[in-house]
Amino acid sequence: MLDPRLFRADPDFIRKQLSRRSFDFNSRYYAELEARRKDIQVKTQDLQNERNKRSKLIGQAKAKGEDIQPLLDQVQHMANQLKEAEMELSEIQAKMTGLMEGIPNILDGSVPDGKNEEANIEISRWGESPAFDFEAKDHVDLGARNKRMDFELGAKIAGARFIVLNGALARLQRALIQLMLDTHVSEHGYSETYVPFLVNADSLRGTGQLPKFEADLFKANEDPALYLIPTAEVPVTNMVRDVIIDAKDLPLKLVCHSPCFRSEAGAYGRDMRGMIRQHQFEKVELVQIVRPEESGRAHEELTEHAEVILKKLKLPYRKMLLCAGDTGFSSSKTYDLEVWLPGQGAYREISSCSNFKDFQARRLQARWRNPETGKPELVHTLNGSGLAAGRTLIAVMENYQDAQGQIHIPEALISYMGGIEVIE
RNA sequence: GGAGAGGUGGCUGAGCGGCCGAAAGCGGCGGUCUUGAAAACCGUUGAGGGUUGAUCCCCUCCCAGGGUUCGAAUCCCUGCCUCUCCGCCA
Repeated sequence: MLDPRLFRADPDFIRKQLSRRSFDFNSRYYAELEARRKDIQVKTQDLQNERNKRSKLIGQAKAKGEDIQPLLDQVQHMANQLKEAEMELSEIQAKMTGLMEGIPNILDGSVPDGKNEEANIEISRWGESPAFDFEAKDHVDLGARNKRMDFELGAKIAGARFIVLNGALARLQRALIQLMLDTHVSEHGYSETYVPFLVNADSLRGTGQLPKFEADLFKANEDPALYLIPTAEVPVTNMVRDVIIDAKDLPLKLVCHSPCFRSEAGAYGRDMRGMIRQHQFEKVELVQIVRPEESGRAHEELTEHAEVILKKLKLPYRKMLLCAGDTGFSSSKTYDLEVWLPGQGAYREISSCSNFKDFQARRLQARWRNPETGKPELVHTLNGSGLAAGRTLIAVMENYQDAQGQIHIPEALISYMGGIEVIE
């Protein structure tokens, strides 16, 4: 959510900023609501004040043993008037909250213009794509051997976009997760955390998935509403919801491995081959809660932490700065890391690292006590995949294949694989 | 799943339906004292919002949502959460 004070101070600035995302902000409608809100709020508070005063008088009169009937008569009719005003106020407040919750974050000044991923900017490129003297297979063909990667079985048990991994491939995915967690904990200073994989609506509203993107989620329960997490970002970031954090506890750096569940509504027919786009996948997520002035630097740092994993695995990748049209709803600035997939002959997203600034924090009421002002102020939140394990598995398979279709285990993983060096 | 107890400020913990945003203690902050620290003493110390140039002032918040009442932390209903006992379990 954006700062309501900014709306009042400079609605035109907001309209202009949001138009970069092709988001049409109706500043006239907003101003209308705001004017009415002000009016009704003042009226309501006046009535409340009046009621409080008179009620106190009744109390005092009663204590002195005076006749309170005349006073009661005066107040009687106020009740309805007040109730009406209160209802009107809460109605308009709900309307405004609804409007505000549907407005995306303002983009960082460094985010380039552009409508879609074609306008994203390549920041850097790392590693050499492997030079095969044979035709590179994709992970589907590579995984078919011994049914280590079984799409039919996944479909039978659950449906399309589900997969079963067997034997060495299942272990390889686990090894990747271990490597990631260990690296972020021991080398990058994150503390590991384990969280619920089902979350309530408040949590999803806090990080921005609700109310606008309910269709992307799997709802697991009605009353109370529970949803499968689309990313560990949701439970982990919500750890600081409604919390005033001690300045000495910042920055908070958390790493969490979790399964992620996405309905992929609106992705019908896209990436149907292989395990690029699944309803369920494993991911290691990095989350940072920082002082506002730190978030720019933290964003660079967090992205580098994700890059370290790719470097350890010697997987070629490039770092992209997303353009205005491709940057997510809650994010102010996002870097995507795209790994090279020889089987597809393309770079594909394997990590997305975002700075949300105070957008999530305002929804979450996640604050810290600024020692300089002594007041609670909003923190900044960031997160990024470090990395998506399923897609990393694919990348390892495709980049480390040989002419026979065997997978060679990257050096960094051999100890996690119990010494196995090749998946035959 | 069954039975009971309870949810109050950073924490502990009081609170006859009216003068309670809330006693007291602890903690925090500021000060006195001290070479410094501790102790002691004095003062101060919740959040959000409205209005204002800024104060003043006003409103809301004692788990959440409804209700009763002129007036609710206090009474009633519903929900959520926590604790204890029994059952069942990983």
